Amino acid sequence: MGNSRMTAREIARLAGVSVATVSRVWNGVGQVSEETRRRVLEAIEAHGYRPDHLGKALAAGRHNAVGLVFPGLSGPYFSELIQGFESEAVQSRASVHILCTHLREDSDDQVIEMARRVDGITVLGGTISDDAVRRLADMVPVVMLAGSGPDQVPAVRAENTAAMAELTRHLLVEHGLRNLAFVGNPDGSPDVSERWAGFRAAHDELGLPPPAPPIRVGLQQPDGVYAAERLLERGTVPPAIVCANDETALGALVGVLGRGLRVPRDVVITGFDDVPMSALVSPPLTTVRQPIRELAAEAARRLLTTVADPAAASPEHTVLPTTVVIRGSCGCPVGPNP
Amino acid sequence: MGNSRMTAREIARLAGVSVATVSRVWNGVGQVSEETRRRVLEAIEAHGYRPDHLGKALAAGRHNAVGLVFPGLSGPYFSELIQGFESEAVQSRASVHILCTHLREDSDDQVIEMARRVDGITVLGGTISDDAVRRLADMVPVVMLAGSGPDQVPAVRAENTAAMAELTRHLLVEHGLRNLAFVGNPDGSPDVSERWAGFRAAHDELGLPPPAPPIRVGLQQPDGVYAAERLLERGTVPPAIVCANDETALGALVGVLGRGLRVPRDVVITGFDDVPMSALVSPPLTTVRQPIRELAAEAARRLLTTVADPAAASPEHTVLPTTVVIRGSCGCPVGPNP
DNA sequence: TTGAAAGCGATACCAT
DNA sequence: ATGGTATCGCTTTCAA
Repeated sequence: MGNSRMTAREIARLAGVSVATVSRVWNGVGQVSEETRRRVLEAIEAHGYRPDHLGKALAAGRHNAVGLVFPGLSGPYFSELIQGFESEAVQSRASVHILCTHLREDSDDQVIEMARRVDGITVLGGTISDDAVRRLADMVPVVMLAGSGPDQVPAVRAENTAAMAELTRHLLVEHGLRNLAFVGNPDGSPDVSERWAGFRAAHDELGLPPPAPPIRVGLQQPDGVYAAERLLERGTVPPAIVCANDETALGALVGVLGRGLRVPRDVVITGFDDVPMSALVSPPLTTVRQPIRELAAEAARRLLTTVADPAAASPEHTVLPTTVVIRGSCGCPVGPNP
Repeated sequence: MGNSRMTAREIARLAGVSVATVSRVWNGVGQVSEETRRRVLEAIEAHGYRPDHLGKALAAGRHNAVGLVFPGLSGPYFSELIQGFESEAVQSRASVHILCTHLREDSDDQVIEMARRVDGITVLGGTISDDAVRRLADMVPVVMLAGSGPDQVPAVRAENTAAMAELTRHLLVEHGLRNLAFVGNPDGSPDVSERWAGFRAAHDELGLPPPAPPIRVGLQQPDGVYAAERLLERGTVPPAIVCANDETALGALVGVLGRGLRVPRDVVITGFDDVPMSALVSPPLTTVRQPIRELAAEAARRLLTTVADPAAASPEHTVLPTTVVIRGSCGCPVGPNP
């Protein structure tokens, strides 16, 4: 089989034309006689020629690749994010580079390094310093995802604060609960920070005393189990555990049920994200739905648009809407709500 | 700030030397006088020059990048896999391209396309056809991960069959259980196929009639919930549900507990993988531990080794050991085992 | 020790 | 309509 070792020069030789003509035929630009085009296409076909990316990139000054930078991976949330980003990029025939900075100190350098191999980068909020983002944005278009960077950098994120405030009000007003516990580290990511803000705001608006400090844990299921244990060890079971995301909520649910408590009777639990599992547990999880995949896809689209036409760049923040999803874990009767 | 627009030619001009010397200084090869080296390094430092990857790659015929191809993402398993692969690659200063073929028909072409942008590719078992793997291996070094491809292609995988047979024997012999249900689609991935084989082998060895056909579902938590529902709908609750992986086992656990059944008293559940969550649920999950992250890291290492020295290539299969982890969900008393 | 120059693979401008 | 050639940024002989 004729494979990738073919070059434009080789094809040109075989078809008895110049490399310029091969390029013209392949790219469908310029004037080429029908007869010549046919000969060239035949040679291309016969040897499975495809132009090399490096030569193309070097000549065009474009890589046709985009990068995605995130802190570390964990479960369904990141899965969705990556898939949303990747599938949008692939549709634009751009290849996807990933960089997972988790637990590496030299990540700022590595991100800069990545900027030299791609046409644009999407950075997950809270992954690298604002300063690094600025340096990055100096080199290539940057779009922040699920969080925001320095002022001039465009961002795509979900509405966190109002939704979390609404959910919190639901617990405080509808269910008359007090002394709610918040699980999540506001300093860990912009998302959690905003959700914590919404949680506090709801207390504020209602003239209630500020809530207890958050249980600062990570965002994975085991973190939720751990948080539940810490809360239960205190002797007094909090009436409600408001978790920063669904995964910790699911972990907390497991932890609480494992201790023999009933949900929502003994303790109410809520999440954020609405991952598939949340509708399936018993009781089903009251949470906030955010369009994770669409969020990443939108970030990819904005990035690719800017890459294709730098003039189209705008520091605008795209904020996708979220909706509170009431299910059983908050104490509401489980309705027909899917 | 002097940023990336600097080229070797520019630095050469500034330092009053030739580009060849700049290249020599940067790469630390050849003979350069101390005085000249100093001048060049100064210019490099002053303008933050870093050689461009494209030029380098074009000249060297190497991309310094590797690719990872997988079917779709789901939860902790893929997270670990990607992180293991990525962190090993980054250590070798190779950038990582990803391609997620899930639900796309033209994935074979896209994989071939990727082969033109990287020095080597790791493909997850069951992602693309053996034929596509062969074509791929014709272009760049390929290492299969968690599964195997055509004969000549190296692979890194975990021991599945014997471990699943051992676990199954444990249920059949130690606990005297019969009519075990298997959850997972053997045609979906090599891993599941091998685990199903081990499951059947255990029945065979003990002279028992072959088990019922598997409940063919995917590998994510919701699939496990669904499988449990299907099993429970049949009226007779199976004494044990042997799941192809931990995520479906966790889903099944949730589904079963949600129906008011007790585990392991009413039904036994086992998994495979030993993801972090499995030790935390109640009852803790009896499962098989496989070194997911290490598996991917090893695949990356073998790939990078082959890329660095094609002569080092060997079709050998690296099979990492697995261990049965007995916890509470099989009916054993929960011991000091973490 | 250093520089000039020939590639690497493709594109695009300028002639013809 | 087609070919020759400079160019992209770097590495690597080959001379000097």
